Amino acid sequence: MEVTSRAKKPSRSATIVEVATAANVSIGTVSRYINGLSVRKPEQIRAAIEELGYFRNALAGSIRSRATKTVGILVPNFDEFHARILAGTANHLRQAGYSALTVTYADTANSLSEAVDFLVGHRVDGLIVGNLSAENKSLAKVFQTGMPMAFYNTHPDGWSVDRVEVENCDVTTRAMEHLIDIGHTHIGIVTGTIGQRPHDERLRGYRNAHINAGLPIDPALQQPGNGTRREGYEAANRLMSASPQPTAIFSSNYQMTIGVLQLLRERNIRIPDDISLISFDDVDLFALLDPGITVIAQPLADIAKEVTRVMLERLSAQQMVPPVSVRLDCNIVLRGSTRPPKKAD
Amino acid sequence: MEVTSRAKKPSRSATIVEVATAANVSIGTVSRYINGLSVRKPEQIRAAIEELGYFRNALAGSIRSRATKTVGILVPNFDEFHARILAGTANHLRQAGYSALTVTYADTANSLSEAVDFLVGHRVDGLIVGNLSAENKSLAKVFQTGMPMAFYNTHPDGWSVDRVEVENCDVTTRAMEHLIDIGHTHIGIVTGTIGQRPHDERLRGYRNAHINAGLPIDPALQQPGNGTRREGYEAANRLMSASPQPTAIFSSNYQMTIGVLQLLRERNIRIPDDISLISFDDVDLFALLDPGITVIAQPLADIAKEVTRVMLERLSAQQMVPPVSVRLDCNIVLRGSTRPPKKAD
DNA sequence: TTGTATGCGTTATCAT
DNA sequence: ATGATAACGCATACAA
Repeated sequence: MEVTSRAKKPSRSATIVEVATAANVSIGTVSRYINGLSVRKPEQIRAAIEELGYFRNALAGSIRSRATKTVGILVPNFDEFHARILAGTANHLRQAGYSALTVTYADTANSLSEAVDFLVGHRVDGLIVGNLSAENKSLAKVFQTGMPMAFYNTHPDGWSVDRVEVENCDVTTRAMEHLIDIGHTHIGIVTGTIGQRPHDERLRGYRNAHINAGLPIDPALQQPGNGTRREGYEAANRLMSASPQPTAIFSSNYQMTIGVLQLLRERNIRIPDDISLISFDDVDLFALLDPGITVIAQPLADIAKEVTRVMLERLSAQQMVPPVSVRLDCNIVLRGSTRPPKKAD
Repeated sequence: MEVTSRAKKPSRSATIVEVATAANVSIGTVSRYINGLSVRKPEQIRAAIEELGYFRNALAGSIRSRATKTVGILVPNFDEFHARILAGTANHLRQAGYSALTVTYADTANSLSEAVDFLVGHRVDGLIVGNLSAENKSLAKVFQTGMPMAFYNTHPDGWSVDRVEVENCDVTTRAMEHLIDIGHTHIGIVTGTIGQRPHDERLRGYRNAHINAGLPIDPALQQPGNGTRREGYEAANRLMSASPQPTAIFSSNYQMTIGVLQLLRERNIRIPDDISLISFDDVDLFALLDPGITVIAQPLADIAKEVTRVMLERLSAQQMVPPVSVRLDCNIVLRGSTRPPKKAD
């Protein structure tokens, strides 16, 4: 296409009225043409639209119709985890005729409120919220208005709301039992932020495995990593300074695992010879390392699919239906990072 | 906060009229309160808003004011590269009072047109476009209307438009010269999609290094990877089947590099003992591998900062100013993946 | 500083 | 299937 000229200043887009005039029909007819209904002279209208460079103003339309065909998505960031869920969700929404309006929020309550205000201000038809556990006043206000809402991964305590979550506890127990089965008795855990449901559950799974096996639970082997790479690094550092040293580490999410890997590498502690490692979350990285990291893999595509399905059903529900709760299983992917511990000297 | 009750059906949000009535003032006064202007009885209005659960309808406001204070961002996906630029851009925009409306597009022209229509339909004040080289009819139409636009990484040929790009060619040449300096004479390249400006430039940089050094350019050592992980894998496979085999590989983006790493691992070809590797783009992964991968690192934070700055200046420009073109330098980060080639047997 | 009236571009309604 | 017109919720200009 030739791009020959360009308006010097942003020009006001043509309106439906101008299109109607140019096409010699009424605005009602143009409106119906735009919305795919049958009209008598489509070609005239099409030509007028083309000629005038008309772009429908979705804002104006939504004001009147009270529907934006848009779902707001609220995520803390665009990391690998959320990125993949976002991609799936946006895709499924589109196929159902909805668009996704994605906003990220920082740690502060204020940032979250602003994000919520933005989405509600733009009159999204529904709201999908990822990884949010803490209450928030704005969000609670929106919730009370009856806004269709779906959470994935975690949701505020006591809210009766649609949600899609993975089973964290049992799968962690099974992963720990794998370590115990091959001889580990000193297993360290790098925990996420305690108080966040998924991380509480993962810690509980870790403990359950110890209880089931009759192993003691050593507080020195439970180090908080707060979900970040940096704190994962420091938690690993503390773990490797504990006495007796753990012969295996379980890291509760992939960001912290990256920190753990960094620490182990700096201290020249080799996997799996010197220590075994299991991580929650599977990312490309872990399969490519040598050895590959054994992981508990969340079904990201399924989370995206389910949370979208739940939202779409909520949006199309004619009457009140009780909130649905979907629980998905994780897979344990065995790679080379776990091995029986070295014999004590 | 207690979440005691919830509306059974999505309830229409209160309007500014209802707030005005409840607060015993006029809508004009409420409007000014909302927009931060001084009013006589702010507390009454605040209380009414709180009481009614009022959320300002940004759609209605924008329709009238013809400004959304929103910038559309168009990216192909949420991969690490774009994710980090998005995070920075959204942040800088927010500080300037703008919101980001992010949309992804698939490979098809149709998908891109839909994304453009969505953004323009929502009357974004400006448009930031990432990694787009091919022309697109919808985008060209929008461009001609004078919509403020800024591209990063690449832009359609012949468009006189704001852009932020990195220097691809010379830095690639320098990276190749590093390989040549330590003795490599058979260097393979996994190219991105030819025809895309950055990838054309990287290939040219690769060739220039050969020309400068008086080395032959072997077509068998240039394999297309099309920017994807899978094709990077296959390109590496072809390279390692070439005769003579390359002693070093340059991979033109990180997705393809992951494919290359996978292939090398499967064929048990060790880095750097059996082959040296340099990748364009730096991601966490590459620093954590053993050995770390030597990379050409794009200044992601700077790209985000500059493209936002350029956009904001364009938005605030009172009159026509000529398009600006920003060119940023990349850094070569030497890690352990490059070493002199093994002596031929 | 306040209230009133008008305009924004679209969809919904209803009579034709 | 079409045209005319009300309605949507807010910002803005203007008069007070």
